[in-house]
Formats: sequence, C-alpha cells, structure tokens
Amino acid sequence: MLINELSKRTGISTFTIRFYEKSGLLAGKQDESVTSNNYFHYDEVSVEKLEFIRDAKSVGFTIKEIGQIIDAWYHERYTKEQKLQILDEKLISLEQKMKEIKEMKNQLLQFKDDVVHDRC
Amino acid sequence: MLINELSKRTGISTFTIRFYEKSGLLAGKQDESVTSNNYFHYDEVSVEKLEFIRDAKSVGFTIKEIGQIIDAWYHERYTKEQKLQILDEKLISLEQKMKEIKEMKNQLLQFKDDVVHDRC
DNA sequence: TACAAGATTAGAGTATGCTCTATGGTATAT
DNA sequence: ATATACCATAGAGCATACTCTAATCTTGTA
Repeated sequence: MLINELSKRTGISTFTIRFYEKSGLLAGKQDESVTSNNYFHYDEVSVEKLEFIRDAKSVGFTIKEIGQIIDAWYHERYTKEQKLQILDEKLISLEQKMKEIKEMKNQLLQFKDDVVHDRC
Repeated sequence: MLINELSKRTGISTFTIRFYEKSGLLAGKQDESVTSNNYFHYDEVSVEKLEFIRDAKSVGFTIKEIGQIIDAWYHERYTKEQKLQILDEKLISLEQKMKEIKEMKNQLLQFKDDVVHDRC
C-alpha cells in the first residue's frame, strides 16, 4: 500500500508517518521494477509498527527508545542477547513508571482527603 | 530563603525554578519592608511544590496539568467541588496510564518470548 | 488530453519544556 | 574600596516531536 492508505489504516497523518520514517522507526520499499515513479510501498508490518509506536508513545517512551524496541523486535542488527537486554531495560523502566504512578495516586488521594476535611 | 537556597534544597536549577514561576506553578514573595533590593523569598511550601512538580512530571503530567493540581491544593480560587473534580480527573488519567503501561508490559513480554523462541 | 488526486523532497513553522546569556543592580568579606 | 557571589529581567537558544508549505512529478478518470 502507499502512504495515504497507510495513513488511513492507522489514523496517523502522512506528515507524522514521514517523520517517523526519517527517524528510522519504519521504512517503505520502492518497487525496483517500476521506473516511472519513486513511490514507497508499505506492508502489514508498517501498520503493526505504527500501532506499536502509538501505544509506546502513550506510556512515555521517546522516539529513540521506541526505535530501540522496534529494532529489538524486527531488526537483524542485534544478537539475541542484545535484544533481550533492551527489552529487559524497557520492562524495568515500565515497573518504575508503575511505581511512580502508584505514589502519585496516593499523593492525589491525600490531596482529596485534605480538601474534603478543609485542611487546605 | 532566596532562590539559590531553594535550588540547593530541591536540586532544581534556578533557571528551571524561574521557568516554573513564570508558568504560575509557584511564587516567591518580596519583602515590603526592604527597599534596597527586589529579591524574592521562598518558603517550605515552595520546596513542597517543587518536589511535587518533579514527581508529577515523571508520571507524564504537563506543566499545565501540574498547575491545575497545585491550584486544587493550594489555591483559594476554586470551590471545594471544583477542587475535587480536578483531582478526580487526574486520578482517572492515572488509572488510564496504569492500564496502558500494563498492556505495554504484556506486549514487551510477548516480544521477549518471540526473541527467545526465535520467532523474529 | 486535461485535471484532480496523490506521490516525493527540502525545509520552514509550532508547541512544550527547559537552559543559558546578557545586562545591570545588591550583599558581604577582606 | 573592591572582589566575587548572588539577585532580577528580558530574551535567545536548544531538544523533542510533530505539522505544514512549496515545488515538482506521476497516476488515474472523465
């Protein structure tokens, strides 16, 4: 599929898709047999990647971190051990985020309690 | 205390403290009885606020959202009901973040599994 | 064949959240 | 008195993550 269809499939604008492509998060392929244009073609893996990018961004991962995770999954560049190390690092950072959110939740509950009991 | 001491107490640079002050997250007070300078003085509440800002940022709240929470706690501008509504909104968004993090955790565990079993 | 829709690249513009420089005044120890 | 450490304000600069414009070329339908 071409970029417009990829955009419609994922709900992510062509501008943003191109930005992610420049950032190395995904890559279309040009058809060698076609010489009249230089259009890029995208496959189902591109759809998967974009959906993953959206989820990963929403938990606070940066573009750079998302690139590492995607490479750990899709890329041949890393050894098995390197891939597992990257994924474990990210899992640890998720545990950390989870801990911080629990603490913030308690903090906000405390604030609520203070408001209810007129302590502020 | 003056801004330099506040910075040392919290580990947050004077630049950043001033930026937060411009953003409305905290405010120093000038001593009316002193005419020779226009130095701002900060109290323990400023320390508390800066520590809260750090925690709130790390869970992904924006400056604007942090401002709302601080106002819900420290400010007289809102009614009790408005304060509780703001805090409840933020608590809901924390639950959402927590849910997304759990899903991402499962996703990464799945990636790990795929790597271990040579499915990628 | 004309023309709208859609493709490409380069680069400019925007929002957020800092981070620092420049300039000039104030406080304090020697 | 003067060095140096600290205060204030205004505004420039930077990193991240988009978001869009401009210019140009290709494709597909009437």
